[in-house]
Amino acid sequence: MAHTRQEQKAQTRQALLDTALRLLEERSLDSLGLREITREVGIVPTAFYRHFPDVASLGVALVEQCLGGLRVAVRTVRDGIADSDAVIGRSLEVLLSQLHERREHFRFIARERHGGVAAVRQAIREQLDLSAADLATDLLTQRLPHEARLDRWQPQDLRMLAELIVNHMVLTAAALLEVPAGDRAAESDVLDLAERQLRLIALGSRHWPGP
Amino acid sequence: MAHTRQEQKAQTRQALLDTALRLLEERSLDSLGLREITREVGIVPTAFYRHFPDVASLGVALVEQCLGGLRVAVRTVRDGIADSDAVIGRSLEVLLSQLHERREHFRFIARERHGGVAAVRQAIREQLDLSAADLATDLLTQRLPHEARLDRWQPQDLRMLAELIVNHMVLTAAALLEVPAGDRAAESDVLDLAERQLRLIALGSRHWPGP
DNA sequence: TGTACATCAGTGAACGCGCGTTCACTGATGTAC
DNA sequence: TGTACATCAGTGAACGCGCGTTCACTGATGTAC
Repeated sequence: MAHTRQEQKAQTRQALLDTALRLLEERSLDSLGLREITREVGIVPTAFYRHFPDVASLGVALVEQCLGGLRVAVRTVRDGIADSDAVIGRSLEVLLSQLHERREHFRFIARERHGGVAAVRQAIREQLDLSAADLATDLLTQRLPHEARLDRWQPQDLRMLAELIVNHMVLTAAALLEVPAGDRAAESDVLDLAERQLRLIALGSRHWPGP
Repeated sequence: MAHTRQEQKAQTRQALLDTALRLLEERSLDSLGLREITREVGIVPTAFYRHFPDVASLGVALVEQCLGGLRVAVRTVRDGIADSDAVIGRSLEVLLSQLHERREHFRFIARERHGGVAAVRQAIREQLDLSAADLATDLLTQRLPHEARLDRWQPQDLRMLAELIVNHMVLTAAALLEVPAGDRAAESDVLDLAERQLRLIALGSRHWPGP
């Protein structure tokens, strides 16, 4: 139980964020009303302004919470990895488990990445850029795939690869979210496709920059 | 001038579609109101129902018009192509020229692909699947990249490659749409990144299925 | 060709409803002494 | 420790407005004979 004023406030703020995220399951941010959110949280509409100036700002805060958390989670991929084929399988495992744990987060990011609110699009772009930078660092230290001498790559090529992989991950997550609940066959079709695409990318990296 | 009843009706319907697309420049479909559209078109709100049962259905019609047209346009890529590096450059040229010609179409597709309207998401998925099938056929007949023996590939691998390329194109288009108008430097950064990613994919294809 | 009737795209009034934002307020928590 | 005052998260009434949908309608276009 929070008792201090600032703890109470933080709690209400978090309730607004969580509730908004839940309401966004089958809607997009720019159709979400301030009154809907406060109604669900159980406060009066005008109290919203104690926390955010408008719904778009709440959206920006949501981005930071979703992708900040995700970046932390994704770092678990780099624990205990052997060779490049193993890392692909392990990455998809982590993606899948994170997806089940944070469905609403992935959906929000995929939906609003190109959505109707410019400030939110920009926040997502920034956070994904940070994720790609993280991944680029990881790729260097992990030497994935191990045949490729990523440490000899041009920095912008490394970045290019990291962005390709991040984009692939976001699209794979979005595709998995469209799979009807419980349809294991459809789910493994998507995973199988994603795996082959990652293998092709890894194969390209191994021969980069080519002839 | 259209004079028959069905010509008049088709004209109004097209005005509804065009106007909706224009209004969607900085909004998403599920925040777009029926009354906004009809107001802009210059007809009374209730006349909308003569053409569509609701805004979501208009969205589905919009998908078919955007991506149907795009598939036709994209076929121009396969005209007069030499080797695999040339095809990459040529593809990006076509993408860029199409983007300038049909900005609103690309924006709509990128925005609503993962947007809040399930029927529209499904329509986009179907149309992009058809585009990927088209591309797979083209890849076979063009033998791109020419060193790869794509005709010996498993059909599902060919499809996998085609989907990877289609996704890459959609993301590149979306990234170009975020470039501030007239910023040639930022635009060529995006194009340069996209080109290197396509080259990496082509390189992976050349060595598929790998060791 | 002319007439009588059918069709149906677009009209206009009306409905109940939820929206975002303003404003003055309350009362529990926090602070100064 | 006790008292007087400040802060500020949440309240509640009020506002003007645009929404989607219903319904009966109009009148130009189309069709049958």
